Amino acid sequence: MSTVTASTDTDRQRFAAIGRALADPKRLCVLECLSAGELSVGDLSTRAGCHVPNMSQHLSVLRSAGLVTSRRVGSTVYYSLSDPRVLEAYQLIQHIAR
Amino acid sequence: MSTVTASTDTDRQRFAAIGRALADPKRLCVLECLSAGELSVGDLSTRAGCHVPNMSQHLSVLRSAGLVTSRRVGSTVYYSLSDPRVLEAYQLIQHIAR
DNA sequence: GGGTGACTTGCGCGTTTGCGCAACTTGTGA
DNA sequence: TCACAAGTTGCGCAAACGCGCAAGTCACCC
Repeated sequence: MSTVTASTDTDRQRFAAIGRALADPKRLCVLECLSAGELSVGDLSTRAGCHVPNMSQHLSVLRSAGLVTSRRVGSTVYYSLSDPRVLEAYQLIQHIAR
Repeated sequence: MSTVTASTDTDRQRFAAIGRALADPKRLCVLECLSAGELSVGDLSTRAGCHVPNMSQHLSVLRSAGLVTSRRVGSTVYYSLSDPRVLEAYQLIQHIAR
């Protein structure tokens, strides 16, 4: 049995921000799409089936949680996963959900 | 790089429910407390620093997400983690948050 | 400079969430 | 049976969220 290091409340608030980033189906769709490599905002919005401004807001949530990073090439912005452990966490959640 | 199996939107909705359960500092505090073993609602509420009805609602969220299970002994209800992978996921989130 | 494409940001709206509080259910013991 | 302790549930409210839409920023090309 693994015990978890006790955290301060401010720490848990940061952890909870990551939880909130994982709390929306469209944002999880983004993580799945980015598992194959970086994509532009327009690509992600079509794959998730939502409008570009909406996707931009979702990406803002993911970025401020530190799950994705952005890279600008000309006028298009490419997003990618910032850490392979993000996928590990998502896969764990998938298994827990059975 | 590990790819993630594409999910249906209903699947992602179930996964997002787990994300929402992990999206609150008090609920993360509950997971930390339960990592050492089962605890009653009253114990959890004092450790998390909130009132009993509030804790009961948080536990309801965790239970409907499948992260904890309850066991009743007399009039007190003991909660425990339903799956060790819940702690793994939480630890991954902690590491991602650095 | 003007126009266009790719994002981002601000606003308003309806829904959801977290909370305190009161009321209700259930088990225990005198 | 009565009182009390332990949880749960319902209600109302303030805050946060997801969304569509319009407007703004920035890079590129004629």
